[in-house]
Amino acid sequence: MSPAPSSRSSSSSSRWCPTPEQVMILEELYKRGVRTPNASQIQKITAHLSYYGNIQGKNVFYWFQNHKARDRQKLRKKLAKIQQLQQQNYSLYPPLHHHHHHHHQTHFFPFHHYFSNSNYLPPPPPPPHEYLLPSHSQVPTYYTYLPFINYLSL
Amino acid sequence: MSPAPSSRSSSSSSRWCPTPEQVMILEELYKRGVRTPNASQIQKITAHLSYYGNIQGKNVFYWFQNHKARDRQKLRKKLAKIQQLQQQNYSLYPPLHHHHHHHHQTHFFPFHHYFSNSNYLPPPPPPPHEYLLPSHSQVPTYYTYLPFINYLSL
DNA sequence: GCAAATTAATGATTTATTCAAG
DNA sequence: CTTGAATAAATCATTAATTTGC
Repeated sequence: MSPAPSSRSSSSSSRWCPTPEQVMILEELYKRGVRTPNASQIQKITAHLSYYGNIQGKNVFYWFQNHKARDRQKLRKKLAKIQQLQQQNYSLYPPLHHHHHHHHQTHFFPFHHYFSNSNYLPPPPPPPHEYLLPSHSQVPTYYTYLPFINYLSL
Repeated sequence: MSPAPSSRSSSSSSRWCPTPEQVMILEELYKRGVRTPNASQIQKITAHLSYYGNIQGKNVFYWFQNHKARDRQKLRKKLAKIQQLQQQNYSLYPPLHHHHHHHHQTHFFPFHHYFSNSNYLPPPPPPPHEYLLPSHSQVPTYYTYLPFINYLSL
């Protein structure tokens, strides 16, 4: 007979199994902005949630860590999709040839004046082509740009 | 005559709109330690990033300024929170001054240790009974828990 | 219907960062 | 430059959902 993994009273489970009530409350707290509760908050939440079943402070701590992280993860995936679309369509942003004349008006004398396309410095060498993103790359990720970034990091 | 900030034309946006590729590369450079690039570095970065879209040196300059500043800002807010907690005699972590001399090299110092059944914090007050779920409620919904959640949201 | 097998979710750990204090 | 404190990202591990063949 299997140990009947009851989520409430059994201490034989290797990990916490939140009850539906606990999950409901945690999610509502999250929806209201709780993200990284401090120790005091964790204690409070734990004490209250223990009414609905076994729970420890670390479970609450981990729950918020994981929930937050996986929310961010989902968002990143959405963004990646969007970027993929943009890549295929070759720009949601104006194409703009980079050797276009940028006769930007100079507001009087800020710092950035020295960094625009002025001639205070010799023109930089053109980027080596092998470091540029291959145009057929379909899903640009962090890793797609690593060689390029390595080149810049010198 | 004012410049008429048309957002229509592809070449006259009032401010720089970084492409996802540009952001990704800038963030990676930041993560690798670039904080205040000098003029030469800015020129180099600008030249390379212009492959992915319109960009000027000042954009790179300001991007690092802003990113650095906002990182610090975030950290300051966190520190303020922590100091506030410490003033209330709450400590997220134990004193850990004489941090055991013999304790044979366990992994190191897992977070959750402090949230389990330890007594680093005073025990929380028992939950007020009026906020607890009546035990006979058979179909718990979101609304069943609202008072409880409101209490925790403090 | 029912378990074994497989896949998806999610709890728990570890690793890699961040800034700034020393 | 090194280290403390905190956290986010990446990963590991176990439970739940589901698919599948009978």
